[in-house]
Amino acid sequence: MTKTIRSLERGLQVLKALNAAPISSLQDVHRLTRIPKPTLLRILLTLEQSGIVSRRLADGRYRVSSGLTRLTRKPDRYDRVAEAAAPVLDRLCQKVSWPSDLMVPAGDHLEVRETSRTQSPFMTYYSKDRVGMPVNWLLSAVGRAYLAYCPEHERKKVISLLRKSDRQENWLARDQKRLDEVLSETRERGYGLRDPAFVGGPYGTQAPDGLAGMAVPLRDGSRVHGVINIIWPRAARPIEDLVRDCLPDLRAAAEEIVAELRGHKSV
Amino acid sequence: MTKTIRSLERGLQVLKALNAAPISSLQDVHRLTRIPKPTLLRILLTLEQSGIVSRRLADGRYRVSSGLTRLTRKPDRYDRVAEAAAPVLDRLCQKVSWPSDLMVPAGDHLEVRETSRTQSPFMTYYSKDRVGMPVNWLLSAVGRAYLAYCPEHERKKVISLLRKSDRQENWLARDQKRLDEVLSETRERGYGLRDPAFVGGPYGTQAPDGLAGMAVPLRDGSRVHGVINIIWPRAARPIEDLVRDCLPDLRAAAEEIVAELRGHKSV
DNA sequence: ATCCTGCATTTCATCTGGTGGAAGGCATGC
DNA sequence: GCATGCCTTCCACCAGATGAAATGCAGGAT
Repeated sequence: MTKTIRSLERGLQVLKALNAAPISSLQDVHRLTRIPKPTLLRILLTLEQSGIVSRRLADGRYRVSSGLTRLTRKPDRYDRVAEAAAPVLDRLCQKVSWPSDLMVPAGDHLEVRETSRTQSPFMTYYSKDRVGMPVNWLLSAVGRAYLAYCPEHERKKVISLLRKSDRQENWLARDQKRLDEVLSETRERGYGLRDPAFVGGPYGTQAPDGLAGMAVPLRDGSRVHGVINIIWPRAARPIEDLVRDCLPDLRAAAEEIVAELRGHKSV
Repeated sequence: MTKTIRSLERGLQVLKALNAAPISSLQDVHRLTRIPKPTLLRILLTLEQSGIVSRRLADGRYRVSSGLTRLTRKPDRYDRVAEAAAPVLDRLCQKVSWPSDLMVPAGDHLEVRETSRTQSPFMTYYSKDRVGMPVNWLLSAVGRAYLAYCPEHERKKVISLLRKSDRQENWLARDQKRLDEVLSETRERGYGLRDPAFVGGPYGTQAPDGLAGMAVPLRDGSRVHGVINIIWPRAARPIEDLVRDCLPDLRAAAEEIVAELRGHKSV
């Protein structure tokens, strides 16, 4: 078992303390962290030389400097979803034994942002490099689940984009009546399924993957942050079995992810 | 001499590397940092348990998580100025032996955001707790330097605010003609001086501080980030002496601070 | 099949480098 | 004047960080 590094932990602890009290004397940090002062001096000197904190000339108090800000990346909306989903999908996979993907919109397709395929004992084709894989909007379980629950204007935008596409896989975008039927069915059912004629494979290919899947959206109010699914070899089990056994878990997972995202916001 | 903590330095180094390459395998981080992998594993585990990085389920790669974002504070405009000014004012004080303040607008007054009074060997009244001290807009050297160079609309806003004030120290706000004269003089001169009748002391008091001062703005294009000054006991030296000896240094300091602020932006 | 390569992870003997109690300075308050 | 509170330095101790070497593991080539 790998051990953690205590001195690094303490350094981060000091950083957190300085963030809770943005301008602090050594004494303040000491009160907050209970770390002995000589040690704090060394930690703060280290942080200072790394450009993470600086000292106020006026009174020598410490403050987090813009050095930390420069360490922070633009927070991509979907990155946060992926991060929140990862541990939940991991647990879900442990529980139901079948893997899941997290998919998010990406223009004329959805793309995989996270997956537990590597975790599943039964999924031999666990190609890594799965992240970023494009998936069809209108025929896949995930695309249908997303479109069925996302806000009206977002749905319209996607469909009008697909209507302009000349790929034959997007034919459904031009059959508004049939598409509305499909989406209503999805809403009534409460989860997304593949089109019976859809064989899977990345968007732009027709490589049959032999899988079946069911998908639920990550709904937060009227917003949809993405979709998660459960997939399994089509030959292994009929859809009804999986729905009966796993749908409640899948739904719980979706709710957990959304709750996590909500929590972050409030903090 | 206090030493720094190597393991903490390395932890921060990893954080910087992960920021340069937001999603990295252990190998990637190793290439970037040249730190041995077993050590990296321990560092990354520590960062992970502190919520600073997380691992992608799909392939186990590391990514900076929103935990870091939560460690970052809203960047107050003037805090960045203070931070950039601190080392420059420190050096300036070492060179000219007289201390400086950094002042920024704060409603109906300016306030001290940073000061090198503690550094000066000659300034016995170095009260700490100087940060936050309010200073008069229209009579002080700093206020005049700021108003002389800040954008029109900002000047108008300040003056109209002061016109509503019933403090007698703000009488000049109601004498537009005299005020314009004062500001023109300041511009021609190139630096701000106290009103001859102004005795100093915080805004709202008339406590004579026995000081003299000269002030230059931190000009960045049409913007003014704040003002820095040099102060000395009025009895010690006539203004002309200080202008001759120190004004070039003061101006250079102002330019250095502005350059630093510009640099941060571009990075 | 088998070998090979590249990467992640674990182990463990070595000894560096982090630690914190004690003491020294240096202001300010009484 | 002395007392107090805080920052800083010193230094002897040894926990804890370190990294070379070994192990494990998956994918690609032959």
